[in-house]
Amino acid sequence: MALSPNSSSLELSISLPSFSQLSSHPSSGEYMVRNLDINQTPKTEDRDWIMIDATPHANEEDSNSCGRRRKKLRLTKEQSHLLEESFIQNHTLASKQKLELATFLKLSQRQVEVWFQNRRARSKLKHTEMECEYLKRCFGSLKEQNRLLQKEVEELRALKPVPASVLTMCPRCERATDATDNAVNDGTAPRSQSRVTVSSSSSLC
DNA sequence: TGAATCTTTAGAATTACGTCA
DNA sequence: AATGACGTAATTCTAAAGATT
Repeated sequence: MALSPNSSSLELSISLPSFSQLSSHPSSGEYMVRNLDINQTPKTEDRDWIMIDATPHANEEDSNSCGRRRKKLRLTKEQSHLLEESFIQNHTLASKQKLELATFLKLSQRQVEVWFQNRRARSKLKHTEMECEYLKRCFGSLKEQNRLLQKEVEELRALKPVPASVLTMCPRCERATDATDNAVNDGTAPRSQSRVTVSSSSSLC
């Protein structure tokens, strides 16, 4: 499929695959190709496929009566680019915009609609994946923080009991306390301030 | 090395169902 | 309440690319 460069509108042409490349219907032995005049907006919204019977003596009636396979459309780079540009501007299309875009791209409105639906889905999936990665990193970081804090707790627990000489009298409540309890039990101090060494002697409750 | 076959992936299309005017 | 337009989510299916034999 190619786009003619010197055209104001999109002119698409398609090259016929060699006969051996045509996909055969698994049950009927028929071959399918798309209606080659793809410059025409499809008359029916969804299924504008014609069947070509590959069996030597089959007649036309038979070739059109059996089950149809859908043929996958491949958008050209230009079509994809334009759709992408539209998507960046707006993730949903008003009917008028859809019609205009479909006409310009020589696609059916349904195809444009489906493209936007799928594009929104891909966008959401990508966002979810990024969010997932971010949360994974947060989890890793918190896990490491937790490990360090656990280690610190173990170290503090392993310390000998605080001697009376290290204890200070709190001038406000007038009870003996050691520095490690102050900030933590108070609840007013930020977390970083609670990490005070045991030997600190100038603290309040 | 090239051809045949199998596997994987991207994305177009379909289906089912929900919401809203 | 019924209906049609439009959305999302899940799934199907095809073409193409890559891997394997």
